[in-house]
Amino acid sequence: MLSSKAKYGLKAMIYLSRHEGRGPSLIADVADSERIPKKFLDAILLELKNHGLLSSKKGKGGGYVLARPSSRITAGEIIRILDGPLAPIPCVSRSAYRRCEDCQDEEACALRAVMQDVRDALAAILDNTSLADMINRTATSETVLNYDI
Amino acid sequence: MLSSKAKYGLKAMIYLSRHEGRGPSLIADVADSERIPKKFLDAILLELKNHGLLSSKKGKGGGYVLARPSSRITAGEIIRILDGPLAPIPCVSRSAYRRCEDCQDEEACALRAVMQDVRDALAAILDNTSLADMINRTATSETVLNYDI
DNA sequence: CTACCACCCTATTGAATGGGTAGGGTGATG
DNA sequence: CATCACCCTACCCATTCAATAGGGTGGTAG
Repeated sequence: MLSSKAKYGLKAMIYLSRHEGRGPSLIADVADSERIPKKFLDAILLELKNHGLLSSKKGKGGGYVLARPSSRITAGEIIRILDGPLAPIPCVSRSAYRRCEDCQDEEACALRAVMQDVRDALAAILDNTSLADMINRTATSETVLNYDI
Repeated sequence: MLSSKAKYGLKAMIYLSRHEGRGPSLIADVADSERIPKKFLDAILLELKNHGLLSSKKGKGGGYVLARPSSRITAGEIIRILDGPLAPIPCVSRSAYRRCEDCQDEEACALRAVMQDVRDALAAILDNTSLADMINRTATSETVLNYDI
């Protein structure tokens, strides 16, 4: 299950992608627009900045901007920063591998094999979906709707 | 992330699959063999029984047995019982749909589309992997190992 | 140069969840 | 009727989650 933190983080990053090239956005604007508690969002954006996904500018006229083009920031990155590894159990995680205490033989573990598949499927989706992709997908469906009307 | 509860539950169910047709197994045996805290496993198996995946017999010679053939119990079922819905956010859950409070328009939600994909991928794997499948997979890889040696 | 603005940081809080334990009840064998 | 093994209720502790408080810091503008 995705935490509220990660959900808010993703929504904020999508917001910032939609404002790409239009200068910095205020935390307050993002919070209002996406209905996120402001102080909470404050902490989330700071964390994303400290991991290099955002740049910020202080003072009047300041705010947050994407540190890279929206096509080069993936959902997977954001989720890993805010919620930790994608893998359902640590013994199949690439980014944070840890052996199972209670497991005798990893190779023979029937559970591990399935969880391996789950991890791979998650990574295949989330690491290959950029912010730009997410926006385009819904933009397209909106266009389709417009044509229909 | 899979909880310990679900992990233990899956391991216990795998154990019971391996003992299919050999009469009931004791909680204590499963707990020892899989290194699961006994009282905790006690509660887990009870829950799985109450959801119809296990049958039990009291008294001497009693214990737990699968309520259905291992080929007809899936990992997805077990995880849903012990950890709740597979979906990363409630607004894409089939079994426990709930609308996002902070979401204006579900159809236009860029996040929802990705999470939909994630949910589908998870379900595709977990609802199509039975206990029997899990056992066979590792049994095969063991055989391959034996041939190599 | 000073007022203001908006990000930055630390600490706290309250509720929920996760993981597990205690202790006895119940009903079937034998 | 004793024993065995599941059944049930209640409780506990630590951690995480979600959010808030309150002030610090550094730019900008006039």
